[in-house]
Amino acid sequence: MDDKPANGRSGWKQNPAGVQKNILAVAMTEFAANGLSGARMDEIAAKTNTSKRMIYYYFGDKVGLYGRVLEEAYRQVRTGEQELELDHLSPVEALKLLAEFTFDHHSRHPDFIRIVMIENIHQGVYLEQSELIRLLNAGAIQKLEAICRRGREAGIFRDDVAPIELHWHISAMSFFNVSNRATFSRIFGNELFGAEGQNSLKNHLVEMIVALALKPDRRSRR
Amino acid sequence: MDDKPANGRSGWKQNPAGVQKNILAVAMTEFAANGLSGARMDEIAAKTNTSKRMIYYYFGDKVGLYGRVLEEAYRQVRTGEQELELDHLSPVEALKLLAEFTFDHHSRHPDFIRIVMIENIHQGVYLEQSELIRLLNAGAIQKLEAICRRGREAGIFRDDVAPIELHWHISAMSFFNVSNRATFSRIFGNELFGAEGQNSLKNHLVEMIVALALKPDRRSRR
DNA sequence: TAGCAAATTAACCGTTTCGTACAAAGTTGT
DNA sequence: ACAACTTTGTACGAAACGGTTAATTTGCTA
Repeated sequence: MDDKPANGRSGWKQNPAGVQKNILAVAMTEFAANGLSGARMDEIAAKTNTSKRMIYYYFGDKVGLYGRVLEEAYRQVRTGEQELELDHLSPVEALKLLAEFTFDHHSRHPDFIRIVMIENIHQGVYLEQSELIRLLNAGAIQKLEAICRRGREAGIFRDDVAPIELHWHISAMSFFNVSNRATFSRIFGNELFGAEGQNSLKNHLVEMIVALALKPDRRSRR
Repeated sequence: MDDKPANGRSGWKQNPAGVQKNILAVAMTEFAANGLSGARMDEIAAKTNTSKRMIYYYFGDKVGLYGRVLEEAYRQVRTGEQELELDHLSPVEALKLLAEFTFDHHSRHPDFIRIVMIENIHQGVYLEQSELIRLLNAGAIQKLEAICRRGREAGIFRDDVAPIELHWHISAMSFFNVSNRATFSRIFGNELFGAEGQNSLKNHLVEMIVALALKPDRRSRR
């Protein structure tokens, strides 16, 4: 019937980077969908192009794999953020664009949101163990610091609103929009999650953030 | 040494309601801490005053227990919310108080927040199965609807901001403040989570919400 | 007070699940 | 050619884990 050797092992290429990338991609989906405890190593293995043995070969154990997935999730979104160019805009326009971008960016990366939710359930203990994530996040707030500095130098931004607070507010609304969509929509309906609803929320977010940053006498009453 | 009969089965009282309450309380803590998959039935049983068998006797299986915990969590916070009395206040003052209250209320109920996070990880499928939760939540937005109606009738609130949107914004910031505290503080430090930081966030939330609800020409420039 | 359903206890069971052992072989750089 | 690294495949062990069986006590009520 078949004349290939008893084992089907001939004719493969070595590709460590590709194998790891494939495992990480599958694992991220599985962890995002089921959590750390809920994800199944056998299930992850089955969905990769490789075998369970290779997961343990490269990542040690389940927690090791989860840690790498966490790093990879942060790496992906932070990298995407860095491409945003704001220096050529006025402080207000830059702030608007940053808020809008963050809202959309989070919306485009639901798996990242879910991984962060899961990590928060675990009190952030795995995040803390990662040097890489601390480095990645160090730069996450620099754009906002630059905007605030410019806004203050121009005399139009308040002094008593810190960049970290603006970041907190922007993150809260952008994150919640994805993280709590399931329960919110099941309780209150879907109207906020269609195209118009999302646009309205985003516009309000921008409006609120700008109003918060500006000195009262600089706020337009448009 | 001891003269009790060989089995320790004598001398107990029947207390169905108390036993169930005890199980639910323990289970809520465990599910909040470890998630649905992460929580262990043996661990829950060990921390109750009763036995594992009783859990299955009253709640059927793990998912049944989780569903009841979910209901109980919603019941507790929604009941607390209902005690807030707003009708005697002006629309603006009522809105301020509601926002402040929500911020503090969420802060006081971290286990509820965590249960809702977990339920969102599971896409809200268990929430959907609960008639009770739908009933509880139906009233959750009525206070805001009343405030908005009064504000519009007085001519000071905008027409293009719906109650549900205000609710969304208030919830987002109040929820995120608890849900993402672990990762946020590990990345950016603890400064926002001390007494002063929390107060500042809360004040900004109130400020932003009021500004969003009011017509532009009604916003003070204080 | 006998009977019976509800409540409770303790020990047990079968499956799932993580991780490993074992055996073998192809690939790649030096 | 050689050695280290990478990949395949299967089977399996030990512990964890969800759930059950069987027997006993309590308390209501006829």
